[in-house]
Amino acid sequence: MSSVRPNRRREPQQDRSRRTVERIVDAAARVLERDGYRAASTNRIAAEAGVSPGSLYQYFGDRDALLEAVTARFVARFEEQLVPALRRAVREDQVAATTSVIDAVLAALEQQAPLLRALVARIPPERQAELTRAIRERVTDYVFGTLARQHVELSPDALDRLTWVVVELAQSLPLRYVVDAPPIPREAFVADVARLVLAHVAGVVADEGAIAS
Amino acid sequence: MSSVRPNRRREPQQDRSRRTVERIVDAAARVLERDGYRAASTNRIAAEAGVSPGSLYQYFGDRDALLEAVTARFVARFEEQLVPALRRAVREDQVAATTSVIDAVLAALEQQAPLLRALVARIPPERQAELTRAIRERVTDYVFGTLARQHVELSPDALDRLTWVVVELAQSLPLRYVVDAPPIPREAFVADVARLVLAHVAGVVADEGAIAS
Amino acid sequence: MSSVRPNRRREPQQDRSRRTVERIVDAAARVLERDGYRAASTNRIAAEAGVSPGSLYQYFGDRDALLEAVTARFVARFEEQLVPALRRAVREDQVAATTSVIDAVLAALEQQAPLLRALVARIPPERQAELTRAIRERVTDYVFGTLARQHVELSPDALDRLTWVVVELAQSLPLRYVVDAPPIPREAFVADVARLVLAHVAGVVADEGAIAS
Amino acid sequence: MSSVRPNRRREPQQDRSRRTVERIVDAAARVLERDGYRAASTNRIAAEAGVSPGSLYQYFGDRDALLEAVTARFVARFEEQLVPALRRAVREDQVAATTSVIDAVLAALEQQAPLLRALVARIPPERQAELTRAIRERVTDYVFGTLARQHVELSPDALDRLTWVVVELAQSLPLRYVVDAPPIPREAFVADVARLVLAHVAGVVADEGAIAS
DNA sequence: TATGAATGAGGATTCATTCAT
DNA sequence: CATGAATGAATCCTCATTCAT
Repeated sequence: MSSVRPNRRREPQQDRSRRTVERIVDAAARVLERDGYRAASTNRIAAEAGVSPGSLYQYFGDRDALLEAVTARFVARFEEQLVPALRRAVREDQVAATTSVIDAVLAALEQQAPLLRALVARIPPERQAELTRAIRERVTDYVFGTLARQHVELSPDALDRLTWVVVELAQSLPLRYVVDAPPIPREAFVADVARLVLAHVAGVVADEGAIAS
Repeated sequence: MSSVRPNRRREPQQDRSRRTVERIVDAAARVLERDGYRAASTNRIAAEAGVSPGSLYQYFGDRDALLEAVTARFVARFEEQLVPALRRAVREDQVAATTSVIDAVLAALEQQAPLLRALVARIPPERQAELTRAIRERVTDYVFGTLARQHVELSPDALDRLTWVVVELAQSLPLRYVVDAPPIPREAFVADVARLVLAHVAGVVADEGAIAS
Repeated sequence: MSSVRPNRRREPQQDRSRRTVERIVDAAARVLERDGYRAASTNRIAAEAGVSPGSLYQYFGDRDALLEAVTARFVARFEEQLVPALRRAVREDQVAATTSVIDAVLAALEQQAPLLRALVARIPPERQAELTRAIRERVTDYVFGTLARQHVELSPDALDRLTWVVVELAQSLPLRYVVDAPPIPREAFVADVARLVLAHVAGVVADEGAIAS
Repeated sequence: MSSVRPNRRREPQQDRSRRTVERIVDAAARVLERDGYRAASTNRIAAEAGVSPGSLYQYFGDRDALLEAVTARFVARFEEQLVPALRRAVREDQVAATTSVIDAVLAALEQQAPLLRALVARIPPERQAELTRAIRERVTDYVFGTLARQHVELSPDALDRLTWVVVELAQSLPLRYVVDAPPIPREAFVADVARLVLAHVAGVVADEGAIAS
């Protein structure tokens, strides 16, 4: 939260300025979606937002800070939608919960699909790391917690490994599904990934049991 | 080869030319690895290659064509290493073959890890699509062929779906493994992914069987 | 006083206004001393003064007017300190008076040395001319008056010439002494300059006498 | 000579480029003389030189490097003219030599008077220090050498002090004379300064003698 | 009056690309 | 073919100034 270079020069104090910030971030997202990263110059974004280039720098230290703000908003909205689903899933059985979570991740990505495509497909992924990190942390916490609770018999190492793979499955596959849009029905896809996860967890648990005994 | 914008103005016909092209692509790869995408300007690459900026345009229509050449060489080297492994795998049983293929993909990525990181982590992924496409095609062909042979009972749709998931598994996970370097032993990782694939194939086949009957 | 571009939009009539003007000029001087000419933007000065950029333009027509005000205050303070010394010097003999004046000029410069350095070393000297002019006029009046009284035999031309040189001596050398801080003891420096002046006056008077006879 | 930031990006290798560099520095000097420091933007100078802004940066790392080059050329030309005069002066007697040197300094300044005025009157004197330093060093060497030879009886401290004052006299006064153009005949001015110097040297020598005995 | 958000022309600088030699 | 000087549009960013509230 407190980076070295503040990504905002000044906190907006009036209503007007809060609206301006909103307009700028909106415009940046729009330009990214429509024209791509290279074309998303500060002047272009300012024009799209209907503000002067100077205004942009009133609120964002530099171009990167602005693009970070777009990513941050994407992540915020993603979490806004995902977290309640994770909470609901806690009360379900393992199979249902797994399916729910996969579905929720997919849905949360789909909700912002155009921007996601722009971010994944166009932004040089120095930025992308940040894009994924926040999401990954959220999912990792959940998955780790769940697995730890359900499989107390697993060694810490095995648990970490299992978590990593499960998170990648629950994240990389939905992300590629949304970005690449393969000709696979949504339901089938969710079921496939859920099965994948469950089968893998079962397999690892079985192996560890075998080793332990 | 004959796209709208010609990649190359003329094919190198003399040895000297071919060597010059090689030096330029080498230089580009080196600069990308060392200094990143933003710093990889044509002038810098020309300097690194020890040629004049003018010369660069003798062989590459524009900057993108050059960077495509870097990607192309990455893919070529990847295939050079992967294809023999795929051929060898054909003669192994299902479990061994799966493990071999995963291992081969991983090894082929690791061989060019620094450049891969540069390409994945720094290139605006308009290019990345191409980077992945060629690899994916190669692996898809193999996986599809293998699955089709071994599971003639599967419907074309199921086969496509299965192929897509398996390819993603065999590709996304190793790629993330190489790029993110999680604290998981290589052997364990390969075994995990292989298990994942096998379990999933078995699951889908079983389901389809159930449906079919 | 009534230049083409009015220095101030309105004369401060209330106490509060006068205090605000004071704070702004203080802030400008502080920023100049601390951060230099380039950094002394109107916004920065306004922030330092704790007023809004808009307020600044209530009192100063433009940036230059503000910087002129800083210079003017420097000169005013310089004079405040110099004039009493000049008055006192009138009652001393020639040698003592010369030394006193040199010493007074030096002291008056030293009192505001940091700001002086900022003004001399940082302000684009369109402004510098003004900085020097006021001081020079004051000293010139005094020197001219003194010399005219003591050497009625000098021709007007000789008097002008002598005055110019003496003023330069009494001003350029102390200024360079304060700005460059050479490794010369203050006392010695004052004595040197005084001797310089006296010797020169004596020399010119002697020459003129020779010519006249 | 070898500063941290190279003031030239690349040394010109062809005749054409040497001419371009020349044109750029010429243009910069012209713009400085005509329009002042503030107006001397890189784009303006490039336009005046009839080259593209890019060309300017082929030879000068940044704006300051270019302005330094202007100053450097001023100093070089100044020295070109001054050094022979200093050499000639060595063979003259003390009075003639002093007059010659003052005259030479003045002449060397006058030769580039418009640019000098621009540099002194317009450039923020961070740069000015450099302008003066080179000249001062040259003159200091000469003066120190001469005084040391002629007055072996002086203590090192006295010699340093004397040198500083004499150099300031031989430099500050001519500089102000050229910049301010006071209504004093050139001959008279040179004679005055020479007298000033000689009288001061004699005075200090006498004093030191008195102290020593 | 005071505020602070907004302005926008202008600045320094870069870099893909061209072209005379 | 190769060179490297030259190009110039475009980029990010600043800051003196204005103006609605």
